[in-house]
Amino acid sequence: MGRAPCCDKANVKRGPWSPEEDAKLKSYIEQHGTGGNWIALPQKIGLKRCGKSCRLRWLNYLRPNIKHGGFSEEEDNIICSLYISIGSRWSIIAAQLPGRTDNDIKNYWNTRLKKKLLGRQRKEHQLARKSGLVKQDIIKRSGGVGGNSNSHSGILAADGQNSYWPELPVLAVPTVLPQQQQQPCFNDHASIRKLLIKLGGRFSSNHDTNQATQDSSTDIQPTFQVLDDNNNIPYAATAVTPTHQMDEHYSGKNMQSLLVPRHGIHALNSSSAPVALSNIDVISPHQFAQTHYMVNTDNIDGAGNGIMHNMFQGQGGNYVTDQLKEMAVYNNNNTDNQQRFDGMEYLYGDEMMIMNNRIVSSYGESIGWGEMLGCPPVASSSDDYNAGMDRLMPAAPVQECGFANDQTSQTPSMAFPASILSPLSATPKFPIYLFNQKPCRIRNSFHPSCVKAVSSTAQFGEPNKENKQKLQIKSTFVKEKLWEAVPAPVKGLP
DNA sequence: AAACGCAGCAACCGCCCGTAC
DNA sequence: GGTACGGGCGGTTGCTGCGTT
Repeated sequence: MGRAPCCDKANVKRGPWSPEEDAKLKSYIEQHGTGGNWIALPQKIGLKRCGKSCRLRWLNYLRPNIKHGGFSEEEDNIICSLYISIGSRWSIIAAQLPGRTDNDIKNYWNTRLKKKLLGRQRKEHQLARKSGLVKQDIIKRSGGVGGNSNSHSGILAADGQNSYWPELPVLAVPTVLPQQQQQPCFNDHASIRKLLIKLGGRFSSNHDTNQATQDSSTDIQPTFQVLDDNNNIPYAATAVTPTHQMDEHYSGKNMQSLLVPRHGIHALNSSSAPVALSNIDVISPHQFAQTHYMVNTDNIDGAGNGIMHNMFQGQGGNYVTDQLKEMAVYNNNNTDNQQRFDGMEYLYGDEMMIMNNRIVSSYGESIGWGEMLGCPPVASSSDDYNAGMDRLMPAAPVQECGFANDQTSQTPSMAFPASILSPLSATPKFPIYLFNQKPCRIRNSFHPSCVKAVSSTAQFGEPNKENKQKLQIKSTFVKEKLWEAVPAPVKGLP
C-alpha cells in the first residue's frame, strides 16, 4: 500500500506565492507558531496550499533574518569546506551559515560556486600543462629519466589534457580505467569534492593555483601498500577495507587493484571479526601526514614537483589511482600547507579521526555493499576546525566509552544493558561517550562497531534487493547528524 | 524590437527518517 | 514489532529576467 498524499493535490494552489498569501502565513506563524503541524496549518488560516508548501515558504523566505544572495568569500569557503566533509547535505551546511537556507545554498552551489570551482580547475590544468610541457622538453633534451622518457610523450600523445602528471613515470595501467581517470569528469559529487580537496577547500585568493603549484615542492611517497591483481592483501585483513567497497565509493566501478593505507581504515564492511575501533589512531591532520607519508626531497624536479616512483609501482601490474597520486603531491608534511590534508580522509574511508581531546565519531551514510560514503567533518584549517568543534561539541570533557565485552578496548568501559545493545554485534547500538564521566549518547551518530555489524555482507547474504532492504532497515540507526550533535542521557545507564 | 539562450532562483516532488500509536 | 503519519531533505523543474544576436 502506497503512502497517502499529504494533501489533496487537486484542491491546492501551486506556483508562486502572492503577497496576500505570504502575509497570511507570516502573521499567523508570528502570532501562533506552526503549532507543530504544517499539514493542518493551511486549513486553519484559509490558505489553499499544501502544508509542505507552507513550511517551505516560511523556512526559505518568510522567516525572520533570512539573507538572500550576496554570499561572501568567507561563506564560499565555509560551504566548500563543509562540502568536502559532508557532501551535499545542505541543511547541515546551512546550519553553519546564519541566515542562509539550505535551498539558498544548494542553488548557490549549483549555479555559481560549482562553476567557479570548475573555472579554477581549468586554469590549474592549463598552468600544469604549461609546466609539464616545459619539463618534458627538458627531459627530452637530457635524455629522459630512467629510460622512461618515451612514456612521457606517450601520455601526452594519447591525451593532450593528460599532462597533469607529466613528471610521473608510467605505471602499469589496468585494462579498464575508471572514467575519471581517463577523462576528468566533474558532474558528480565525488569528483567535485576531490577537486575541492585538491584546492584546499577554498576559493580565497591566498590559495590560488600558483600556490598550489609551489606547494608541491616536496616529493611525497606515501607508505601505501598495493593490492595485487588478485586482490591479495599484503597485510592483516582486519586492517583493510575490502577493495570493492572503496572502489565503488571512488568510481562506481570495480577496479583491479587499490592502494590501502596502513592505518585509518578498518574492516567496516568486512565479514571478518570485528576490530576494536576504540583503538583507532587518534591523530591530527599534521600527524596524519607524517604518519602516512615519507618525504623524499631528493626527487624534486626542476619545476618544483616531486617525482613519485617505486613505491607506487608495487608488485608487477599495480597502479595507483589518479586521486591518490594527486593526494600524494598535494599533501606533504609542510605545516604551512596543513589545510591540504583537510578532506583527505574522504579518500581513506571513514576512520580518520582528527581530534584535540574531542570526539569526532566516524561518519557513515548509506551503509551497505560498497556504499560507504562520507567522512568526519573537517574544517579548512586546524584553527577553523578547532573553532568549529568548540561550537559544535559540548565543552565538557568527552571520552568515548568502550563496552565491557570489547576485550581490546583501551577506553573506559562499562557493561551495558541488553536494551541498548545491537542484537547483531552485542555492542551498543549507538556510540556512548562520557561527558563529565556520565554516559551519554550523541543523538543520531553511529557507533563504528554497529556499522561493522550491519554492513557485514555475511549477515545478509548476497546483495540482492531484499537483502539490501534488510540492511537498510538495520542500518538506519547509524545515520549521523554530527553537526546537530546533542549529548543526551542514555536510558538504562546510571 | 523580437527572438533566443542562459542563469538564477523559487517551488515542487518524492523519498527517507523519526516517532507516536 | 509493525504501521501510519508528519517533517525533513536532496534533487529537479519550470518560471522569470537579463543579455546577446
